[in-house]
Amino acid sequence: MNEEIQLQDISLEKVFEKYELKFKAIADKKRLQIMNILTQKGAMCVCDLAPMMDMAQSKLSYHLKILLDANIITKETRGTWSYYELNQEELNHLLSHELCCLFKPSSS
Amino acid sequence: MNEEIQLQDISLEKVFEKYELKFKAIADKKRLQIMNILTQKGAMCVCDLAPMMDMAQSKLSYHLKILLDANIITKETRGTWSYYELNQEELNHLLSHELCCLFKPSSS
DNA sequence: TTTATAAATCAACTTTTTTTGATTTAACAA
DNA sequence: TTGTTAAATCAAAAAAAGTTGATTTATAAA
Repeated sequence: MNEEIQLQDISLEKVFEKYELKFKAIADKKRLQIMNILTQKGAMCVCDLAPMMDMAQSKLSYHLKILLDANIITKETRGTWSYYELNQEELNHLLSHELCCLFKPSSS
Repeated sequence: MNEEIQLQDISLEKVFEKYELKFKAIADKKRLQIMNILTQKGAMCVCDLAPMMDMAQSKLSYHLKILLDANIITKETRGTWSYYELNQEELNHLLSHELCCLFKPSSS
């Protein structure tokens, strides 16, 4: 096995790890529900999302962090509030056009 | 809350569960690697895939079952051998066009 | 200051997923 | 039959992910 092929394998490995992270983030029905709500409502803060999800704040923060770390959503803090929003561009790179209406804003 | 909205919520819940299953199946770097190999090689039996993946047979069967249960791959048994192949149609419904070359056969 | 609210983080616990090695099932050939 | 190979399944152990309630951090208002 020559160096070129080894380098290819190493970068492919990293590609797999990258998509593992992203697919893991969206591979949860609670997080898919969060994405669905953000699709409809746009940016939302944790305090407004928590009652809609019927979920404790710490638990919601946990799930939002996973989506944030995978770059599926973005965060903007204003004062005491943190507003989370879908990352449309990322989702377009990841999901089929058919999943658009479910998990991606209709404008995209 | 009227019945119509409740019914919508129930079916949405089922949609989320459906995609949870599918995304969980592809949310693993080993399984992504299997998909990548099947992308390049077409149908393969477990005995040929095992050495390529450097993975024990029982472990490989476990991962193949998860992909099969999510309808990401299909199985065709001929004699003692089982041949696994990517389910192109399913992947087209799921993944973006950009992930084509990585995890979907080039013909699609 | 003090108080209140929003959100992140933490540690302990629970649940789910993955790994491992052995066993079983099934098809085929000698 | 008997032996061989392919692949699925099983139970136990290990690892990873998710939940819970409490605490901490940070901003803003009284």
